[in-house]
Amino acid sequence: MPELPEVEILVRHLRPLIQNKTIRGVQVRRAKILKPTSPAELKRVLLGAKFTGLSRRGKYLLFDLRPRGRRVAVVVAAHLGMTGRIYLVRHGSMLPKHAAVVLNLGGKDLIFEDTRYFGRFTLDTSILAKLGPEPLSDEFTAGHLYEALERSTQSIKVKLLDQSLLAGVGNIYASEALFRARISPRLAAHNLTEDQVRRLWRAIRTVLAEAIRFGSTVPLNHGQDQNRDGLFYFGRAADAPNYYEERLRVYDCAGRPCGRCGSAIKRIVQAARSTFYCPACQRSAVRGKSD
DNA sequence: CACCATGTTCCTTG
DNA sequence: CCAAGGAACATGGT
Repeated sequence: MPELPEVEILVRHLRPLIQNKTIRGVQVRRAKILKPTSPAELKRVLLGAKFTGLSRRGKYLLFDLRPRGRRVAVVVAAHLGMTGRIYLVRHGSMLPKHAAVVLNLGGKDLIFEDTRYFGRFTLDTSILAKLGPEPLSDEFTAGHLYEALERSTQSIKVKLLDQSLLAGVGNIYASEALFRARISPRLAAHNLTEDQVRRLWRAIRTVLAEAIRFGSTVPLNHGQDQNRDGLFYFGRAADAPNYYEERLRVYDCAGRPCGRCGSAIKRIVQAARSTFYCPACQRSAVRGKSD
């Protein structure tokens, strides 16, 4: 579920639901998620605190809180990792197997669930300083991208996953953006022409903006458990329509015909992760190499 | 049993 | 010191 568009949709969904709610209970069921914050510290800061805002930076959710009896605001930075979810249930509902953190908000419980426990829910916000620009902001320009790619010999696909280059693109939208820009994922970053960089810059923004627009039409509370709210189905739930996958043009589409030219979409592995692309539409600029 | 999975960090190698 | 590649983290689905 978690790349920039999914996190953005989640933030928009959650914001009005938690605004001004006071935390009456904090339950930490998997301390690893808080690192380097300790469960005791989290409880000390969050008990009695009130949610004052919710925003996003890259793939992070930023919960603004005003602790009880204190002026200074605090921020909880949450990252969903691969399998993280955040949603509200009726207070006292049966907890899912992998609930890592549960906040009692009175009538509702805010659940941070994460099957693989790669996510984060922490008071440590130092990681945010290392993030590159927001891809959809004015700060992120084609010039910025060109300069960042200029001296890198890494393949462009792998480079797009670097959160210090730009924040929020993950494995799915990296493939999607390169397809849209018609650039081979194997091309070394410093070999992109100015025109290609410009196309890629535009493609990144279009792909992310489209995903957000699309995500805003998807109901967040479908799925099996009526009790739940804010579930964002990314995977292939048997009982839920595959909104997301139908819309992706290359990701997880190996063997299927390219929507532009009809060639079979190919899967390759780069930096131990799958990349999907159309070998006909996304030709490498390196002569002699057939993609 | 094998391989795959939306992510990040740490370690090794060059 | 830097860049790049790979393993590790942990659990589940196919």
